This record gives sequence, structure tokens and C-alpha cells, in this order.
Amino acid sequence: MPPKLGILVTEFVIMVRKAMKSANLDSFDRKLLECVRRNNLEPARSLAEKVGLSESSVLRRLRRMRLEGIIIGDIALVDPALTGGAITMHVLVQLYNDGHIRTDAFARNMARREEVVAAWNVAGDEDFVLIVQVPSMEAYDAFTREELSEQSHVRDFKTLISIRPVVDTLISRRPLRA
Amino acid sequence: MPPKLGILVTEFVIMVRKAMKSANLDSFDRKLLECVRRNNLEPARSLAEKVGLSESSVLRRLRRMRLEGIIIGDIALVDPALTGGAITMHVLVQLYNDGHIRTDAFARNMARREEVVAAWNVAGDEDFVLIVQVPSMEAYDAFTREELSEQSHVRDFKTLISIRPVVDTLISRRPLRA
DNA sequence: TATGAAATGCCATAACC
DNA sequence: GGTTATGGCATTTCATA
Repeated sequence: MPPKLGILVTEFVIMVRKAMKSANLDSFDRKLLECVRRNNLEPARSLAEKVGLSESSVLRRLRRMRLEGIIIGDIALVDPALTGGAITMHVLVQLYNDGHIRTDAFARNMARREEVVAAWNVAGDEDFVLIVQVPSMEAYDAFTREELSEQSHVRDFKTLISIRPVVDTLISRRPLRA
Repeated sequence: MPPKLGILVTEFVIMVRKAMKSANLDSFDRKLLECVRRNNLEPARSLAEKVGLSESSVLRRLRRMRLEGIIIGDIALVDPALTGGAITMHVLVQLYNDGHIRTDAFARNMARREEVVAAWNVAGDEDFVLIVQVPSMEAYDAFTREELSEQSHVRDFKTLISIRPVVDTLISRRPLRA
């Protein structure tokens, strides 16, 4: 398949997906999402009772939503102690301000680092907010040296050591640690 | 059951759980976790091939890890467009420094707010880092007024508006929006 | 086009070795 | 940990509105 056609097909698929996705969800769909969002192993029979549909309709709707990308995945949640680093840091980063090139390059570097759980490009005094999880201070030190201190386009950075999470409705999809 | 006994039983259950949890996972367990962490609807037969065990062993191990709290949940991931607010803010909060009472009260307030997706108590110049998701600037304005500006124990706060997430291995467990 | 009901086939469960 | 028999659940097909 020639590249141009490939791109066209890709775009078409995306258009179809969006079109399908924007097909509004009715109240049954929303109720089902509310349920499987908390527990996706619940049998269809039980879901059917809760939402007021037959078993087959429930299964049809769930399959449709999975195909359309409304349900984007089905996963087991693993104890964070096994996944996350023990120490969480927040890092505020300022770059030297010369256009998008350095911003994009920095973003790509962050995406490559295992320690970076999440990162945002932000407006204001700072340029980036990072959430970094590491098993030890040595690991954090290595990270800051390699990605921040020794990088000439990083003007400054400020570290906020997390004492404890007080709200946490987020879960990580990072790979398990050895 | 008298209260004291109830507490003892509760503590015992917690002890047992921790003891069970600390029972180290072998390489089979870890491989299984790696799999179900990405897809928990994959049949045991398929998992058995991947990790090199029989179907029943796979199912036994998964059930054990669910009971022991190593697997803490099984959920469907819903398209973030349906769940999260459109706008993400990072807020750095400084409180007036008079002990733990205000810190705890603030943490409890944050836990109550739907807008607050995550929050950490941090060391350094700031006291809290918040991740706030809102559907509009009006909603953010209301949030800051109610929880920050009008609160006498908040010394100062600084808002970083997220332009775009550049790394995102986190997913939200917040309820669906209407 | 989407539903509900019944037949089929797959998968988890629980008893064994 | 592996093997086998059972029960439950999802899938498919069909009839219906």
C-alpha cells in the first residue's frame, strides 16, 4: 500500500471512530459504564438486573462500546506498592524560552524516562510540571542530573518532595518493577 | 460482638492480609500481573500458554492474588473525554504554618471536591500540590473562590494551566460526568 | 435497527491425582 | 502444580416489534 493511501485510510478510520464515538450514549450505556468502570468482571446477568435490560442487550452494548473505543481497555489494578516507586516528586521546570523546538524535545525526553509518571506542558512562570516516581533518592539524583542539571536548555527546576498523597483517584499504567 | 473484640478481629484480619501480601510473588505471579494489568479479560488458557503454566494454576494464582489484595480491582477504562474535565490545572498551595490541624483539614476538604483529581502534601516552599480538572474556567473560578481565596488559612496559591499532557500513564477513577 | 429468548460453545470452578 | 467433570457465562441465532 503506497504511503499516501495508507495515511488516507488511517484518517478515515479515525473519522469513523470519532463518528461512532460521538453517537450519543443513552442512559443504559451510561449506567453500564458506571458499573464496569468499577468492576468489569461482573456477569451480564447481574448488570442486566441493575440497568433494566436483558442479558443479551447488555453484552451487545458492552461489545459495541469496546469496539467504538468508548471503553478503551479492561485491566486489573495492582497494588501500587508493587508498581510505583516509593518516593513521589513534583518537579517544576523552566526552559530557556526559544520556541517550540526545545519544548518538544524536552517532552520527548520525559516520555522516554521510566521515572516520569506524568508530565504537562503548562502556561505561567513554569514550562513543565512533572510527576516523578523513584525507588530512592539516589535514583532521583541520577534523574535530575541526566535530564535537568546537565541539560543546557533547562534554565531552572524546583523539586517538591511528596510527603503523602491526600487525594488519589489516579492509577498508573507503568510496567511492574523488578 | 463487644467492641474490643471487634477491633482485635479487625486488626488480626489486617495482619493476616499484610502477611499474605508480603508472601513474595514468584516469576509466574509477576508475569501474570504484567498480563492482566494490560488486559484482565484474556482467557486463562491464553495466559497459561504465555507464562508456561496450566490453566487451573493460572486461575488459582489470579484468585489468590485477588483475595490477598495484590490485585485490588478489575475495571473497564472509559474514554477520558467522557470522564475528565476538559481543563487540567496544577495548583501550588501555601497554608499559614501552624501545625498539622490545618493541613489535615485542608486535605479533607480537597478529598471532598470532585474537581480535585489528585493532591499531595509536599515539603518545600509549597504545602500542597493539586491536580484539578474542570469543564470550564467558570468552574475553576468557583473552585478557587470556595476552597482557596475565601479560606483564611490559605496563605497563597499559584495556578499552572496545563497546555497539554506530554506524558500520561495515569488514569482517573473519578465518576462519570452528567 | 434494537430488543428478548433459546441453543450452542467456551470458560471458570471444584473436585480429584 | 496438573487433570477432569461440572456449572455458569458469553456468543450466536432467531423471532419480534
